[in-house]
Amino acid sequence: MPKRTFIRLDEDKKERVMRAAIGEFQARGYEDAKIEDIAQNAGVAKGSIYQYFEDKKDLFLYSVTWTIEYFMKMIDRQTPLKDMDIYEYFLSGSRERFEMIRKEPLLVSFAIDFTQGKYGGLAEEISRELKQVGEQYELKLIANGKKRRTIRDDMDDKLLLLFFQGVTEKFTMRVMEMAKNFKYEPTEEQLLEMKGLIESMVLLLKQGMGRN
Amino acid sequence: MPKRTFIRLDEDKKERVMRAAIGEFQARGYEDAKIEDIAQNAGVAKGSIYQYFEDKKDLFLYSVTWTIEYFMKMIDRQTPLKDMDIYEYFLSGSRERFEMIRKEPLLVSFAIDFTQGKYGGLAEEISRELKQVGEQYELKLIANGKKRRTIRDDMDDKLLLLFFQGVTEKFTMRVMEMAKNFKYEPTEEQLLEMKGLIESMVLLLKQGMGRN
DNA sequence: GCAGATTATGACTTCATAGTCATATTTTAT
DNA sequence: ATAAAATATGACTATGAAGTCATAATCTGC
Repeated sequence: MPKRTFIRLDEDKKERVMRAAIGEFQARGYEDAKIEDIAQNAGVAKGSIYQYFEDKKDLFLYSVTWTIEYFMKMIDRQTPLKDMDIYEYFLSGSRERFEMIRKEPLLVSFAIDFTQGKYGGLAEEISRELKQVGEQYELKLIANGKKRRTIRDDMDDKLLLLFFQGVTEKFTMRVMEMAKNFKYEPTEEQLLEMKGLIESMVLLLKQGMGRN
Repeated sequence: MPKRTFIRLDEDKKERVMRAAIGEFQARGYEDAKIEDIAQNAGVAKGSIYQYFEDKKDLFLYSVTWTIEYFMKMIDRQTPLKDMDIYEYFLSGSRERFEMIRKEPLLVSFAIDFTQGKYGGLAEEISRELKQVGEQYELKLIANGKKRRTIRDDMDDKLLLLFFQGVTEKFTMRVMEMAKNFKYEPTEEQLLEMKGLIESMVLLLKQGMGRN
């Protein structure tokens, strides 16, 4: 947890510090990240970082928390997260992610890294929670889909989830790569390609998990 | 590259050193791995490690190479790797991986970590090559599947590959977790569960990518 | 415009470990 | 059996980054 001093800082400085930290951790990994560099990039002195946080680990953990909270706010504003069909969920999720990657590539990269356990045990606890929230929701969608007869009911929910998550995760990575390529505004053509990709994937999902 | 001294060592010592190194890197990550501990676990002095390798990085890179070569030997011995159907490929691949995880959990964990880029840029070059070999083969299976009419031909090969890989990777992780749980001989029941899981997954794949 | 509180700073200390090297031990060749 | 070559060892050095702290600058309320 950050110290009182950090909490009372004005938003602008807080954000500068957090983005500098996240950028450093994302680029170099926890061990290689240098507090000195983070301070430099945030435009403060190294000593200040230690007025804000207990130690390096504290700073790292708060970087994770900060990122999660950032996305929480984003998502709250966008999706109503009501009871959707799982295919809609994939569709809107993919689009949402695509937008986020374009707007906040750093935060998305960082989130993917800690979700996938790239920082060893460090971020495990916090990110496991996050994962489970998503998972719970997806399981609900699957159960509802079965009732609604849009999902085959001859298979275990857990297995269907595995299938769905596998496709989703890999696909997210793909979308990330594409988004990186067109740094600025994507062309009409690229947007169409993206759209086609997403829709084809939905088709594959539907075909696989759906009741045919 | 290891020094001449290391290459001339007897197999037993070489293996002890490599397994100690891999164990350390896998458990603690590159930066946190301590040469002293590796030496200790291999039953040699710290100085000896530096008679064998240029530096820490050299040792790490060779750990990756050694692991890849180990699996190459394994796989060569098992699968004929002829022209299979992609569903058979998934099936036999899953079983093969299951066996490997039980036999060499450490090496598999390590391989998964560096394949997924957990060591930052360090292992990137070597492991990208490995990935591409697999990918090339899988693309061939997809192309053949289309000809043979076991795979739908209304979709891009790359997209089908993405779909296939997503499912496969996530599934491998799941299998890993299960294999960890029954450390010793799996019970009859557990083996059946495993078998069921694999077969259900094949069904989902077939349904999704297949020509229906 | 002053005093007390808060925040900022970077030179300095501490600490851990990568990497060295002089010496000891073992192996090989004759 | 002996000398030369190869290998092993761990105390020692060098390095670099985390974390400290005394002091300076800034802010806040009166």
